[in-house]
Parts: sequence; structure tokens; C-alpha cells
Amino acid sequence: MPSIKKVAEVAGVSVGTVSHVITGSVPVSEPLRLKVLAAIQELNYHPNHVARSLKTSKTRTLGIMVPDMTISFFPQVIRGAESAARERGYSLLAVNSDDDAERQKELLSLLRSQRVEGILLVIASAPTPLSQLSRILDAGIPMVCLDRIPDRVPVDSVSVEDLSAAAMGVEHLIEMGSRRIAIVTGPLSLKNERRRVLGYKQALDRAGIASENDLIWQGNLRPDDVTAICRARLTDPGPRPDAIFCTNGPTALAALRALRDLGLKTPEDIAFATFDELTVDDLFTPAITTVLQPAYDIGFHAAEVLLNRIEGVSAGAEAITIRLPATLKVRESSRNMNAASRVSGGSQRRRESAVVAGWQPPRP
Amino acid sequence: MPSIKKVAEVAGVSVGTVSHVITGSVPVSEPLRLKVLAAIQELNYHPNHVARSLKTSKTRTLGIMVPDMTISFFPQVIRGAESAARERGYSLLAVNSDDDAERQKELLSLLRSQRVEGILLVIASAPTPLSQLSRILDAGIPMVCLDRIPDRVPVDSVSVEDLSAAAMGVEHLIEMGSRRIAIVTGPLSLKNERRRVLGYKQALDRAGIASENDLIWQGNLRPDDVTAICRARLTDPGPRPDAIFCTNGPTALAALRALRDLGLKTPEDIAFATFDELTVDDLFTPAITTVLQPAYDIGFHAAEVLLNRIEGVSAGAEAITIRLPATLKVRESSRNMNAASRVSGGSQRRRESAVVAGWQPPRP
DNA sequence: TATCACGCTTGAGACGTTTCAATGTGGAGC
DNA sequence: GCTCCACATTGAAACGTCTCAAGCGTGATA
Repeated sequence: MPSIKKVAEVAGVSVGTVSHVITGSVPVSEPLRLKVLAAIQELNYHPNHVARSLKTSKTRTLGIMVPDMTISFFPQVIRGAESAARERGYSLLAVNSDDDAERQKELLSLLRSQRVEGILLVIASAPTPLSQLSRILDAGIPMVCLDRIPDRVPVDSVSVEDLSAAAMGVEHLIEMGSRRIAIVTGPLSLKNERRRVLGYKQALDRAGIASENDLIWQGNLRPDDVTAICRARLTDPGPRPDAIFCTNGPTALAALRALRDLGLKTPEDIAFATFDELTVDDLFTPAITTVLQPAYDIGFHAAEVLLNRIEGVSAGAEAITIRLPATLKVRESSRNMNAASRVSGGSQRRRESAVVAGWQPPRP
Repeated sequence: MPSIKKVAEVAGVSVGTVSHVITGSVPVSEPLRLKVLAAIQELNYHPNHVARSLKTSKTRTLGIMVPDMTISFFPQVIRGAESAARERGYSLLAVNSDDDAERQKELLSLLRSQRVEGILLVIASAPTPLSQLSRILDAGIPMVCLDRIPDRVPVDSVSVEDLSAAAMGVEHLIEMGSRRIAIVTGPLSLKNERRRVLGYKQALDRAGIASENDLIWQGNLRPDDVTAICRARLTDPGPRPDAIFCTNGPTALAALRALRDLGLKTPEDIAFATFDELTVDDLFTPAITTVLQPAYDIGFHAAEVLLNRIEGVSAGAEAITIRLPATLKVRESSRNMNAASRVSGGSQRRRESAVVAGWQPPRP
């Protein structure tokens, strides 16, 4: 692999001059410039980022860690971040934590060794020791948490506005005639999940419906467990819920399995709505009503916040918090067949959840 | 960010000794080793990969380029590759080409600048200039093509056994009673697509069915176009096909849209089968019969082949070709309602396509 | 007691860049 | 015709690490 030295030799100039041609930082006379470019062509020379990074102590690389990029939400986030990064000349190093705190720790260490200039982090759902995060921040490495927001750590963060997004979904179920609405959550160790439950409660409250603790079904990350939990609760004695609201996609799939196992159909037997898209559009039945998160935008904005920190644009500012609105996609599954529906079913009505604060929209 | 020099200072030893402790390449006496480890702890020191890479000219990083990692097939491939890489101490730099030859070229250049030690490449579907690939190979950078195999370039490759996988899907449709089977393909500039068409033809041939050119519907990568093509062909005068077979996921979704637009149902009006998984399991209707590619394994094996090249294990060997078997997941959509079905519908029968050659299975 | 061998430890050079200070060149101004 | 300046070009140092050769101390052998 040819080096700048080789190029200089072939072009008959000094290494300094070659460097100037490449970086454009210092003017070089046209004849010399052409000779250098010709030599670069001839040798098929590619500047060595490694050496450059060492010298400048800038790698122009960001790290992004997600629990599992085979979950369809995350690739969208990563692509959003990649776009923002690429626009500003940065690359992205993506890694999967498997939602495991130990692995997360190792990978954070790896990213530090790689000298990424900043980290985009979706924390593992198992409670992450505060020290893991504060270590990074204390070392002066910019970090932005996205999607999942850690408790008690003052750190930049970008996510959906959980509370109003959940409330929007639940309000819709209420509008459609449901009254006894169960919520299936992920681990409540995650702040986001707690906020979604709060949104659920507020929506019930505003509708004058008392919330009942045994309609809050806490799940975990093992789909089989969640299915079992739902199956058990659905066969409890007493009145069955007339609607289920799920706070995330994997959980929703697990809940749907429970329904299928019990021979229950949505929307005929029970209405259904969830965070995150389960199927493509409306090609499949049941078409599931969805609170759609702006995954791409979350990634994009998070990367922008991070880059602004790195480049000192927002130096010294306190923790930046961006909460993006979700969108409601109404489909068949939320039609409560036991109620006098006030809305013609299956319409593609969209709404936006409220709240965006302290944030400038990106260029169009 | 502390350096090895700082550590040496704190521990009261030379930089060389610290280096030996870190790499373990040279024995260091226990007392000194402990002092060094203590200093590392105290300073929260993380070895600088950048400097190490420069010195050793080994980055221990692989590049992987896919068209678009929001297509669910690719994240699985990437995770497979990541596992294999991590096991051997390598990291993965993942980038998206947007299926664009120009962007692919830029990104290959970027990866070279980053000095990745090898490249896993899913080529863009627009015909890639041979020179793009041969440049890399000529420069001595190991490369493995996966999923999509370039024409005329002798390069290591890992993919599904396209021919037998397609044949398996089509044979199944025939078994279920279909006789007039249309195939919807991606761009035939891709060798894989052509091999899948070949498999389709062979299956028809073996069943004594003449293949007709106007049942081969060539699509492209714009879903709307594919939908339009399918709509047009489905309303052609003359007998309508009694089954559709699609060679990839996005194409299948587009074809299903066409069916919906025309008010056609599967399997009632037309049987349906496709490469790639469209929905989760059998929670949704219509449940689509699928030729399932071993995406994770493709990534895993590709990375292993690449690493073997990098580490000289398979030095000098000619192009290594691995073709993995696909799996057939039979579901409702392939039941041809107009035929006397020979199989009880909806069973979860699985089969494997044939052909695996010159390849050792990975440890369990 | 002197020598030797072994093995831990050290110092310095090199990896490919960038960048600063210094050099060289030609033209403008007096 | 001389001085000075602007500007293109050069040479060398430094980034943090690994590694080789050399140094040094210890214990065993003669």
C-alpha cells in the first residue's frame, strides 16, 4: 500500500507538498498540484486515515451501540445517524450490546480504544451501572442517549415523546369504544416504559376511567415469557379487557401470540394497538393500529446533537433534550367490535403527539 | 486521554514494559505487572488502537457494505459477520451503498482509507464496473462477496444456493396443484436473479410444464414499478397465472400490493410463494409460504472465509465458493384452492434445498 | 571467586501523517 | 540596484504504540 512518501517521490516533490494537495489546507501551485494528482492516480494511493488520526487526534468516527440491530427499529435509527454523520464527514461504527450490561461495558471500552469522537448509545435494559456512563462523560467523550433514557444521568438525549405518544394510542382506543384497556409493557426498569405507562394512566384519567393495577402487565425481553404472562392474565377470572395496548414491537408480537393461543381475534374479540410497526402497511390481517416512532429522525437528530458537541458548537450547554412526536396510524385492529364505533374503521387517519422543545428542525 | 507513557510514569517503569503487560507478548515479573495494572486502573487508561494500528499496520477491522440495512435480510447478515469477527478479535465497519454504484465506489475508497483488513461486499444491483472490484483485489485486499455474486470476477463468495432454492419453492407450488406459475424477479443484471429464474425453469421442466416467457416478469428496485408491472400482467387478456413466485422480499410485497389493488386474494384466487420472510411467523393473514435464506449464516461464513484469507489460513487457494441451503416454510398462501391439494394445508413442513460443497460447518 | 547464561527490563527507532518554522524565489517599491 | 515582502515549498518534529537489540541483575557452574 503506497504511502505519501512514495507519492512525493513519484511526483518529485516533498511529502509536505503532497499533504497540502490532499488536505487543501495550503495553496499549491498548479503545475505541482497536477504532478501530485497524477502520482496519486498512478499509484492508486489512498490516504491513511490511521496515521492521520494519530497525528491530528481526530478519527472522524462516531460509535453507535444498539441492543440488537435485527430489531427493525434500530437499523432505521442507525441510517438516520449515518446520514447526519456522513453529511459532516464522519463515519459510524455500529455495535450490538445484546441488551446485556456486561457486553455493553466491554463495547464501550472497545469504542474508547478505537478513539471514536463521540458515542450514540441505546442503553441496555438491564439497569446499567451509572458508573459506566459517567466514566465516559467524565473522560470528556461526548455521548448522546437515544430511544432509551437513563435515570439520573444528566446526558444529552433524543427519543420519542413517550408520554404523549402512549396517551395518543390509548385515547384512540378509548375513542373507539374500549373501556377496559390492558397495557403490556417492557421492563419497567426503563424510564421510557414508565413514562408510557404514565401516558396510559393519564389518558384513562382524562376519560374518567379508573386505572387498575391488574391491567398493567409488566413484560420482559423474553418473548415467550411475555406470551405466557398475557395468556395467564387473559384467562384470569373476572371480566376480560376489551383492548390491549403494547409499549413496543417485540412485546406486541408476544401478546398477539397469546391471543392466537387462546383463540381470540382482534378486533372482533379484543381491540389492539401498539408502539412500533409490526407488518408492512395494510397488506396483512389483522392490520395493527400503531403508534409510529420517527426512528430515522431520532437517529439523525441524535447524531447532530453529538456532532455539535464534538465540534464545540454547543460547548458548555447543559444537557440537551429532544423529544420527537409520534404518529398514529389507525388500522383495523383498534376497532372495538363490542362498542358503538364513532369512527369509520380502517381509515388512515394520522395524528401527531404533542411536545417538541428546544430544538431546531433540520434543513429540509 | 492518558497515553502509555503516562502509565509508565505512574507505574515507575518504562513504556516498553507497559506495552508488554498490555499485549502479553513478553513475560513481565509479577510485581511490575501489578504496578502497571494498578496504574492502568487509576488512570482509566484505554490503549490507543489508532497508534497500535499504525505501528503494526493491522487495524483488526473488517468493512461490510450492504445496499440498505433497513431491509431485514441485511441486519441478520451483519450480525452473523459481527459474531464471526468478534470471535477472532475483529470489529466491523458497516456502511450502506443505497444500491448505487457511484456511492459504492466512494465507500470502497473510504474503507480503503480506513485500512480495513478485508471487505465483505454485497454489490449494488446496478452493474458494477469490474474495475471497482478488481482494483481492490489487485491491491491485495481480501474481499468476499456475499448474497449477490458478481459476474466474471473470480472472488470468494457466499450465498444461498439460488438455483435449488428457487426450484424448491416452485416445485412446492407445483405439488400444491399450480400449473401456470409466474415468477417476479429483481433486476436480471444480478447473477443470483438469473440463477433463480433458471431454478424456476428447471422445476417446471422436471414437472413437464413448458415455461413461457410472458410468465417471467422482470422487476426492478422501485416497488411502485414492480406493483405496476404485476398489475399490468395480471390483467393481460388470456388465462391468468394460478400462482406467483417472487425472488425476493421487497418484490413480493410489491406483488402483493398488485393483488390487493386488483381485489385478488391469496391463496383463494392465486397461490403465492416467495424468497425471504415477509411477516412474523404465522400471526398474520395471508401467511406467506417462504423460501428462507440463512441470512445469519451467510454473514458468519463470509466473515470466516475473509478472516482465513486475512490470516493466511487459506493463502493462495483459488476462489472459495460457498452455497448454503435454503429452507422452505410452507404456509397458507401456497394452497392452490383450484386444485385437488395433495398436502394438508398450512402444515409447517420444512425441507432443505440441496448443494453444499467444499465447506466445513461451523462449531455448534 | 570469576564467568556464563538466562530472562526481565529498557531505550530508541519506525509506522504515515500533519504542521510549524525555515528556506528559497521573484516581483514591487524606493 | 537594493531592500523587503509575499508566497510557494521544504524539512523535521511529533502523535502513541510496538519491537528489536542491548543492558543488567541473578543464580548456577567451574
